[in-house]
Amino acid sequence: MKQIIQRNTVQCDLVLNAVRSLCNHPTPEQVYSYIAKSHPSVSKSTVYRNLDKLCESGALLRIPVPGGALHVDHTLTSHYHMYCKVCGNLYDIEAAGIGDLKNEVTVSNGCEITDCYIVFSGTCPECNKADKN
Amino acid sequence: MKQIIQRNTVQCDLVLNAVRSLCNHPTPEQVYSYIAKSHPSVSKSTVYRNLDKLCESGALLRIPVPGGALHVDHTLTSHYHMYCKVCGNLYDIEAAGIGDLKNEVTVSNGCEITDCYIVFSGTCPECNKADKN
DNA sequence: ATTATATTGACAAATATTGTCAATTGATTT
DNA sequence: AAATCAATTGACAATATTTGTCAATATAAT
Repeated sequence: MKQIIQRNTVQCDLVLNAVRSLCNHPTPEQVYSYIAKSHPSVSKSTVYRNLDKLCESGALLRIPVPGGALHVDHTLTSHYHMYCKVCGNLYDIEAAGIGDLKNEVTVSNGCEITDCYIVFSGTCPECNKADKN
Repeated sequence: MKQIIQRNTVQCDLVLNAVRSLCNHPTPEQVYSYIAKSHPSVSKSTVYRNLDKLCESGALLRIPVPGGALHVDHTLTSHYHMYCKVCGNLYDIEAAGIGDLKNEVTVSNGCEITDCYIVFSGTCPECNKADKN
């Protein structure tokens, strides 16, 4: 694993623990709000910076959503995400039979490929129900 | 294909043609700049609104990048994208053996899944070279 | 030509992210 | 334990990105 984090700081711990506590793939803003409850002096820049570092180090995972804000997840077991087009929330889903797609790349035009992001999208149960009204 | 576009407007045509001309998966800002050259009076809101509509109708595709701005692509043949972590540009790449991953979803928690986004990431040739200096 | 309404332009406003820099703090050395 | 050095922080400004408002306009149907 890459070694990007050079010093252990209380703020970095706070950020990591916040993401783990907020089990719902939080945005930086949600992480900041969560931390602010107990540590109001932690600045938003620090949250962004530590999220970046934790993603680079591999402790967290960036979940790309089409045109939305950054979402992060703490890496547990292998699972996938669904982005609800209506409410914008992210949900964990299970998918079998998805291998390591990096190996499927045939022509990369000289690009060095290190990661592969997969995100499903659709509508969540709540928004399905709301649609029928 | 869904019918979201209710009226054909010159602005909508401009947006679609801009994305097609700018072959590099442009952001809304880049589309706006491109159109402004020939039609300075088209507002940025209009660009965003039409990009949304064109994505909903299926004429364009949203490319999710981890934590970045929206990128769109006009759907041609089936291909994939790589996001360069260094410069932020998007590149087309070819990948064989990737089926329709929607069918691999085993547990969706009641979510209705309609789309699947796949984005690779890594470093592009230019940034690889720059790294070695 | 008239009508109804989707769409636009011009902004403002909101949201999201990054940059600056002196002050602080963590790890290392003495 | 004290001194040192540099990574990190907090406070805030600045930038970037996206959305909202509303009167004016343009499109498609009658």
